[in-house]
Amino acid sequence: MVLTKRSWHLPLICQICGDKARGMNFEVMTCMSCKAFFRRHALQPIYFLQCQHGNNCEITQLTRGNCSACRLRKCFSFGMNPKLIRYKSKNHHHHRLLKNKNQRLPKPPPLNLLENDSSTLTNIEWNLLSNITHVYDRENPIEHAKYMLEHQASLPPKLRSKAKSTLDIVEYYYSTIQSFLERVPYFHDLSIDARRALIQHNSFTLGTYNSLLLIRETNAFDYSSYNFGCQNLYGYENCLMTKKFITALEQNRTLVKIMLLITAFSENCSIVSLDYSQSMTTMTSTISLFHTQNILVSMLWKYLNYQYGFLGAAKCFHSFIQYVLNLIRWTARNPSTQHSDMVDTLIENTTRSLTMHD
Amino acid sequence: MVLTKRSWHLPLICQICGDKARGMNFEVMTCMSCKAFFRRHALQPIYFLQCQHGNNCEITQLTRGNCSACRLRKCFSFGMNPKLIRYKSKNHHHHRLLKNKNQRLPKPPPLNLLENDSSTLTNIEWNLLSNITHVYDRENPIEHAKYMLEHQASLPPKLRSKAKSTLDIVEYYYSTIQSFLERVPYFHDLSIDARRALIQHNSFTLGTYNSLLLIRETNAFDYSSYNFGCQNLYGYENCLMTKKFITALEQNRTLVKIMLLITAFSENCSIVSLDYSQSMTTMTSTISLFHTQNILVSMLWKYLNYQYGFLGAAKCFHSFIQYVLNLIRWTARNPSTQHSDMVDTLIENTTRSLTMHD
DNA sequence: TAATCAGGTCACTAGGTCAA
DNA sequence: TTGACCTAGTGACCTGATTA
Ligand SMILES: [Zn+2]
Ligand SMILES: [Zn+2]
Ligand SMILES: [Zn+2]
Ligand SMILES: [Zn+2]
Repeated sequence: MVLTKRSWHLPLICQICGDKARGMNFEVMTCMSCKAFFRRHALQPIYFLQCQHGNNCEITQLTRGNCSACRLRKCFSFGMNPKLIRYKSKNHHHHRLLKNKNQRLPKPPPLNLLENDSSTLTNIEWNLLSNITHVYDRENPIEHAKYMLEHQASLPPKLRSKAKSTLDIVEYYYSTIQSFLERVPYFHDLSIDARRALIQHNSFTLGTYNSLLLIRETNAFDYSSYNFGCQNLYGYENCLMTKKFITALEQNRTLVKIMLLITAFSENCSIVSLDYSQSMTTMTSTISLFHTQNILVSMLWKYLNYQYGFLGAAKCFHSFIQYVLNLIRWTARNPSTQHSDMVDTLIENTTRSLTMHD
Repeated sequence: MVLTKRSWHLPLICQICGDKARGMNFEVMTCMSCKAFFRRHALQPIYFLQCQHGNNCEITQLTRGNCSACRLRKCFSFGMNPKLIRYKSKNHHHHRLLKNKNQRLPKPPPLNLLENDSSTLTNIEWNLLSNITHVYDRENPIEHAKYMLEHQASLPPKLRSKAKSTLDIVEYYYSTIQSFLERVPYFHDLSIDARRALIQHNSFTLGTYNSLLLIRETNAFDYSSYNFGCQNLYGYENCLMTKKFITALEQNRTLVKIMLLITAFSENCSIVSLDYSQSMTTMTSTISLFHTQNILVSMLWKYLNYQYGFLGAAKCFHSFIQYVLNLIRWTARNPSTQHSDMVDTLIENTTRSLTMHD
């Protein structure tokens, strides 16, 4: 293992809970219990575990048993790698997950929203908000994207200037959406058909939206390799437009993540169309798309209200809708064959992956 | 070493998992871990390693630990040579396995008998014949299939009666064809296009043909679990037809293997059509399909002549053609969606695998 | 004598187990 | 569900035989 050497330098202390550690587990120095814990829970959708205390529980040797949600979040944030979990005993594992799902699904009722104070976020909504951002950050997409940019910049000129090296990064931007949707609350409550429809209709816009966030957060255009790569791939005009979109992108990252999710749950990316009636017939999920949208938009509105006051919220909400509409219009123009081929393949894969295991 | 030169041209990338390689190991460019893996497992009977996920696991640096069965299969399919393993090890484990294997699979071909008769098989043809049968037996498909049947029978009733448990076995019957073609003489001399065309057109018939052989040799229908599984999967009528086909199947196993190969090299499974001219244009291989077919049919004919005399050979050859034609007609009816889905996936994989590495 | 490629070695870490 | 303990498989590194 490459990491063997690193383990020599590290103290034998669990990075997660501070207990005594005996070695690296899933790429992080952890104790036996955190290792087992991660193995058991990392592949479950994160919303199976809900924190009851505000998503910032301290995790120590003594308290690690108190909140699984925060423990798992800490595992991920320290870089424990779920890809190293092998899928051996398929049947038992999957069966158990399925059971868990059925048991837990009715349990967290996120719908008691408009209870007492209709203008502020309920505890449940705070949790939802927190979950969404954590799911997005789960695999550290920003760090990963930075790494890829560094990697590209370090390639020999021949390889660096290949379209593929840029396309790989863009593909990663888009693929992040899949792992986001995989674990985000509500998505798996939709029917398979609904999921498929959403992925097929919204992936292009969603991926672009997400790309804009990641490009901004990683300052991707400061890497000349990426900058020139994009100009070759998409043309100068499109790059300019991308930069304009980035300038106009909402500054608050948390907000962008919520908006990503709302966009994901929008019918054909047309959240302004209020006519859900016709398409509702095709949705057979128990928790309907419409309902989910309502929950999310309520949460967003309250959050905006809380952050910026009524007028600021209204303004922000308005510009969010404007932004998405502009994005849809722009992405509809399909700048590059290579790009749309890549996205098409990705959409296929995502569809397969997110409409399968149930 | 003769192979040293080859290693100069090859990139230092493991052919099995894509990890960094440092040289040739067992005649293939592999990493350290795949080398060690092959040394440890190649001499075991293959049924010691069971794939849990359909015998087509992807093997990468990250996933190579997930499925030993598929990893080993990939090692063999890329030509890693178990004969280069010297068993100096004191490890009695390996010794025992080796003995078992030698007992089970008498290696010296029993065919080097009658040589100097001009109207019968030449030395080269005897070797070819011997090669074909040994390639077929290479991974002990019959033993493996028996093992899978035993395994199914030993499952708890709930799992045993699942369609999947039967489909897994049938899938194995079909998948054997891939490893057969992978190593059989002449196949890799064809152009990639020719290979692709053959796989796409002939796999359904070939797989069925092979299934019939394996079902007979393993007495699969004597396992009630398999018997009922098939009736559920394909219906009573189709099972009855399968049994009829098995009754009519050529008794001589060696003959069936040759016929399998001839079928594999037939254009769209139509060996009776003598009009190769039109399709020849698409075949760009140096050794043409037509030529290969000629060699194989000559060999078959001589072998039949040698075994059964002229009249017997004629009769047998005729019934072989009849048999394949009936098979084609029957398999064209697509008994079950699950089945054809499974085969389609398999054909995809086989195509990818057999048209890639050259 | 260096390069290559066999086998050997053992720290490491995955999954499994079972009592609590 | 947890976590202490176990075991088997893995792979980075080593050794030695063979060869050009
Ligand atoms: Zn710990
Ligand atoms: Zn918590
Ligand atoms: Zn490898
Ligand atoms: Zn496998």
